Amino acid sequence: MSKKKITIQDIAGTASVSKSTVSRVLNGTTPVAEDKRLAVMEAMKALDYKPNVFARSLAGGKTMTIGIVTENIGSPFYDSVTQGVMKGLNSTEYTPIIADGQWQPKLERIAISTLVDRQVDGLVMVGGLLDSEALDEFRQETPIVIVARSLPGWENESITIDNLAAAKSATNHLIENRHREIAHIMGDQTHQDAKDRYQGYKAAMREANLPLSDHLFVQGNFESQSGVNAIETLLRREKPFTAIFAANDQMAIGARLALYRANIRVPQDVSIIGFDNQSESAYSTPPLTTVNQPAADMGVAASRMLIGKITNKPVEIPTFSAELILRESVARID
Amino acid sequence: MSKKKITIQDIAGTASVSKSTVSRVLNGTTPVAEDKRLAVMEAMKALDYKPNVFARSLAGGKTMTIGIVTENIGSPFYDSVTQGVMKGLNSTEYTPIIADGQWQPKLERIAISTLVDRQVDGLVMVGGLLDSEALDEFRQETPIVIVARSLPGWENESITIDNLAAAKSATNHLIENRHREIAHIMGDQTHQDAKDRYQGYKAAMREANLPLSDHLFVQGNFESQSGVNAIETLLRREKPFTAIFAANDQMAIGARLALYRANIRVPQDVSIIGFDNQSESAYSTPPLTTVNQPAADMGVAASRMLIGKITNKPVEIPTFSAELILRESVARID
DNA sequence: CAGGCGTTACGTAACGTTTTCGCAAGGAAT
DNA sequence: ATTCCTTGCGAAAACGTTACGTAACGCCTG
Repeated sequence: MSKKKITIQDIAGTASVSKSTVSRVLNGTTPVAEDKRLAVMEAMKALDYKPNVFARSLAGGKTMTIGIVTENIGSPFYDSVTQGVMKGLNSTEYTPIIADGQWQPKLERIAISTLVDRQVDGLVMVGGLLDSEALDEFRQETPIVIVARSLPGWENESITIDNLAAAKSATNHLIENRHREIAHIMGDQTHQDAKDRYQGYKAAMREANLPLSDHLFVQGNFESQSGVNAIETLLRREKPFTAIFAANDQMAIGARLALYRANIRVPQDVSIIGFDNQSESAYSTPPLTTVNQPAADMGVAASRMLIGKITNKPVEIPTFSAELILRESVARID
Repeated sequence: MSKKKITIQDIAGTASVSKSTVSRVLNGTTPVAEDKRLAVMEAMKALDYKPNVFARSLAGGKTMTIGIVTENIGSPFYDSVTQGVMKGLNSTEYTPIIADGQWQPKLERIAISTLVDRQVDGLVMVGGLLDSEALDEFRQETPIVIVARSLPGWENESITIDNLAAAKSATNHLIENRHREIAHIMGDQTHQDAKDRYQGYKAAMREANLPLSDHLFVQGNFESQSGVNAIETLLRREKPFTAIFAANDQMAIGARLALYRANIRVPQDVSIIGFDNQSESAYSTPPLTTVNQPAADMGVAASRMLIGKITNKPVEIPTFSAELILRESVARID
């Protein structure tokens, strides 16, 4: 459609003012006489003027872009968080640019560098592995907010839930249903979340005076297959268990499949509870009882928090809490 | 760390050459004497020089960014495709910037505009709804490639599989297992893919001389819940069916849940076949027989194709074909 | 030996903004 | 009436690159 790129100069011409004035009405930095302002506005509309993002960034220093660092292993939970971040940015002037860390510290570092080189105005980390010092280094260049990961020293720039408490209440739900031999499929222990959930599980067991036997723990890695393997391990141990608390839904669903293959009914023989409430869990057979993390909302909050930091405006951030979603994978023992 | 931004000028200084020469070794546009080239390289290393992306874009016209238009309804299949596109970009100099159309033509248009205003060097549409003419308009501004959607007139700039053939072979698999009353849960008919899969189903039935009764079709919308509803509808009709071909895995899984609730066994009483092979499907109970679309690979191919168009270099693009993944949700009738 | 032609390097003009500076014009204060 | 602030606006200088035109040099050609 538009033959030539039309610039601020062109509209300055047709509105017969100077470039500077046009820039001023554009940014509202200095008051401009009403008639000129209108003339400018009109010219902009008439010529369908679109400011050149790059010239603007070069001259002004702000790029109106936000970097998002993801860990693209295709985990539904983190995907939801990422989408939340983008959704939060949608109503703003900022555009997201994404780089992927793939849960590898080295790549994560490169991802952040790429983004910083692109002079993003801010950075949101969706999960991540880099330690506090590594991030501090980048923090000097640009504001950073972390979501879906708890990192000591970053309490004021991160959005998380209390994983320990949530895991505890999930375990308690099992205990209230009279389960005593409750197995736990642990997540990758390099993630703080996994550790917290494990601690929450132990706390609940301890408070209920239930034994914390070694044969009830199985190491998983947050992926479905590790849930399958976990059940196979558990079965091989030949120690009784009536319930399973998995550190995320993917492993819970893997576990459910392994039980199906072993001809063990859920929930009649064994109950399962997951974590994350990823959307597929509502449609498993039976629908999975799980702990809901408001993933998308957390993402939105993260973007708001970041923009607050960039613009130096205070933003009130809600505290997020996990919530037990009761479905059909837990049965009461009698 | 770095106090000041160091520019091409600085390194020109320490290498005692002119800015232009530095730019030349940077871009390799014109040969440069070996000694100077080395001096420049050394200076760049020493000062840890990072070119300013924005100045570069302003002066040179190319922004080294690729726009990705997604339809963020959180569908695992499209998510995989998007991740594939980003993965393909990973090994290049290009950085992805994302905007979301949310399966709404109006928003999709805005998304594309945002990206075009940001002067992306090219655009990848992951799915999408806008018609050919609307896209043609944008195509004048920037190269566009479409992935996971077949659009007439765009055969040379899109990556898809033959949905009709794939659906036909899925249906045939059911027929070969002696099913005769095969129901079809249709996808949203505004998507060409859904239409093609429907046609493929019909073709298979016709060729096998099986009746195409109205009571075997149910309209869905690609989401899990519509799979649940579809089964309820089917059951209410009280006409026999022994197998279901769902237009995607999400609906297949919804259907499986509804059957579970109705105490109908899968696959003993009713067989199910899905479409997409989203990762969760391997862990459903029973694991779902489905049609695999190489989503991530298609995404990678799309990014390659786009970069080929941008740089005017021919790229050979593999043709992608669907493949039936045999798992445990289909039983033979005897 | 002059003229022509590559090759290699440099200076400088864009690129489209924002921002600093300074200068008028006008009103208030002395 | 003179001086002194405002207020509104234009000119011009950044911002960090790339690209274009051109000059210097050495070498080949006639």
